[in-house]
Amino acid sequence: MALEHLFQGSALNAVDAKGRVSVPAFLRGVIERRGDARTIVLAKHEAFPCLSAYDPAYASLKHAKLERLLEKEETSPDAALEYQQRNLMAFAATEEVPYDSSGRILFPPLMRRKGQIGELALFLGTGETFQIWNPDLLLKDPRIPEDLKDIARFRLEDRGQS
Amino acid sequence: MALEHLFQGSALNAVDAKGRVSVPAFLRGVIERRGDARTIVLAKHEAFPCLSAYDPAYASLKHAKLERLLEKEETSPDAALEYQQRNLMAFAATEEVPYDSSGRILFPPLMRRKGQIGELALFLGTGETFQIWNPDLLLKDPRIPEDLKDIARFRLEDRGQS
DNA sequence: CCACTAACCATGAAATCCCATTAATTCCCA
DNA sequence: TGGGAATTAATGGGATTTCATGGTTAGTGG
Repeated sequence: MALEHLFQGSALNAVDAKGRVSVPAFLRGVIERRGDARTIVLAKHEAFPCLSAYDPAYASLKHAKLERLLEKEETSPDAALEYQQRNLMAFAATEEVPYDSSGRILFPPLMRRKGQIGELALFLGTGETFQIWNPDLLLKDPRIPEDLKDIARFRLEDRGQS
Repeated sequence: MALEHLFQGSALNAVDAKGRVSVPAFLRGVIERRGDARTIVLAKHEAFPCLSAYDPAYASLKHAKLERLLEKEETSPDAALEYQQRNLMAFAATEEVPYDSSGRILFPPLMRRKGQIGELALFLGTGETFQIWNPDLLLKDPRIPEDLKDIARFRLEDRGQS
């Protein structure tokens, strides 16, 4: 799976009182070049206290991969259960949300809580997918490289001045 | 089989005194994009104590798949029997119910009992199909990943507050 | 007639759309 | 190349629509 268009860059956007956030235009561009959806899929990140996000085309791709895996391994009861579990996590534990003509999504309360997102959402491109962070949590996490934290700090300052 | 439109997300809806339930709008959207039916097919899930559900178009697809499998595996008596069994399960042991203009189905009593659905129905998208659970049974099942149980708990809380 | 169900209204909450504002970028042409 | 002029982005607020859900009524078939 070599994706043509990759997510990159960072942005810090506000979550308003209604729970709306603008998805940065440069990420929307990638989504719309990968497929023709105006939609993002949200999931809890497996390792970090943030959200993982991608476009529906990428979700389908991932699904097809799982299917092929099942057909190969086949018929062991263990494998069947594991397949069920993975499927549940990949689809039931995610939410698909469309963005409107101005590029905003309504942050689903469930995901907002899972990602501990407050009034600010930090978007980070990571190639195949992108992440959405509560910037304070990113700054606190010891696993995050200092250079990346610098970027987060810069985004925060930048916003503070206005 | 690479389906274009996949079921994903979760919702917890009430079953009223008459046995009516709203099928979540985001699942209905997938059904209507896959075909033009306003109908769902219900079956007992093979592994979990819940119901499996999908659209009529997917039922046809599954049938075609079984047919092809039979033709491939030759006419060994075992294979033929297994085909008969699967075919029975796929069609005789299912119920097809239409949803009305407001998106509600009347829950068939047989399926309601098979899935042990009470006053609350938890809908879980799983890609090609979706599941309908009694939320309490999901929370009890040791095979369900903890992260998914968290989601079920969130949905329950969310409803409790109102 | 009676149980049951399809077909309608009704409603409050929530989501979506639409218009307006501001800031930042890009364009363009003198 | 310097500055407007035009476009794109992000965001706010209000109006509109959708959604889930409850209730009522009218068929319909046993």
